[in-house]
Amino acid sequence: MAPARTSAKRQHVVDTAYALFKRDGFHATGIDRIIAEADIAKMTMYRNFPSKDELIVAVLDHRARRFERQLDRLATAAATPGQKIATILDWHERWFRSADFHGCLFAHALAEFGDPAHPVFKAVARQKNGLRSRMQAILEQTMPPERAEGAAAALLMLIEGATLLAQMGEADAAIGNARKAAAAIIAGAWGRQ
Amino acid sequence: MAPARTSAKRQHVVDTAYALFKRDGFHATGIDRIIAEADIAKMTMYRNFPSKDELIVAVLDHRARRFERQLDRLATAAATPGQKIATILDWHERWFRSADFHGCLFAHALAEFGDPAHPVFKAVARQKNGLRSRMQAILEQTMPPERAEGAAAALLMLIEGATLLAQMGEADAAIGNARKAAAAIIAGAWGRQ
DNA sequence: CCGTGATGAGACAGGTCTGTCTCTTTTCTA
DNA sequence: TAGAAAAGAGACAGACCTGTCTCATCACGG
Repeated sequence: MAPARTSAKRQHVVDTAYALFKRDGFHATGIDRIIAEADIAKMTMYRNFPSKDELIVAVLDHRARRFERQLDRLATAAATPGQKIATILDWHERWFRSADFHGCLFAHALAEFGDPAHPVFKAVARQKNGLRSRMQAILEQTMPPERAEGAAAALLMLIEGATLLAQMGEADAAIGNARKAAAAIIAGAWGRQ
Repeated sequence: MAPARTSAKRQHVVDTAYALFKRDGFHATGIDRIIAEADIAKMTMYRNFPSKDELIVAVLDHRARRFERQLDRLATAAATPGQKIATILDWHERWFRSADFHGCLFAHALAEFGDPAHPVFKAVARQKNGLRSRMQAILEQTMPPERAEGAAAALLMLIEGATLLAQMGEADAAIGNARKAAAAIIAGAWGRQ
């Protein structure tokens, strides 16, 4: 049988690598650590992923899909656009307070792979633009597209900054003030376009 | 003579390491690369800095001091609190558009050194809290302290997010929308405390 | 039941990492 | 100008890095 694009072993490697990358970073986590933790042979890893870089991209893409699925599910329960944005902040609040929160893996990837041509950089851009597009689509239900575009960018910046503050140990203040600032951004007091 | 705490050689190492850390990251930049680029002997480096970690902290602290000095200078030219906040955004706009902008070195350090007990982590927290305190002090001239605290946190999050977006190649949109959102946050539409 | 593909186990190459050590040379100052 | 401090040069240790290779073993489907 041709190697399935998503086998159980492959997924196990992704999950293990995710936990290690999240805790220790990308360059600081060696292949040997990953295969030891996953309890697999080195060749099993290299047969599924041609290189460490491609494993990193696979981990990021997997987390991005999971994130999108979770937001999709939360959004269905929300009625108004304002509530939909609130569910996104709810998601982040729970995340900030989760036991092994270590900041945003995508932001960390950007820090370690700053070359815009690098596949890891592109994977990060995909995820961030996905979240911005999602919020922009929500906001366009209550405001003109040009304003929605700017507000979505502002909300994305706010969320990214809140994640950084949360990693610095101020999860409560970060999410509380982010909620208030988000309300200010959406509700108006927005200068002429 | 006892080794000066700030010799010319030492500063040269800090400057060279800064350029390399900024471009390639901390773990990805080896000591050998630093001493080759700085054109110094390895022992000169290790006589000034007991370890790579302490060099990183020295680089971060040096940049933080430089940042504070530049903001101090800009603030003197600004009359009102609103203008003082604007000069901080001006500084970031110029930074985003500078030739070798690679994102925030402090955010990158946080990504690679996520342990709150690590000296590098603490150096990052110092810098971010310094910027927040600066903005809070400015805002307290126009609003009650509790509101100034929340608004300063919101502005800090906005700036951090704008820096991340700028690194993703959207410097113009980031700074423009950050300015508008900052105005919305300061001007009001701020929920009951 | 047999063969084919996935996996395990581990040696191996070639390089890089941080940090230490020694010895020589330069530089500065008293 | 003599002596001390600083710096250069580079070998060295011991560990770790990514990625390749070989060979034995296992599972499973025709």
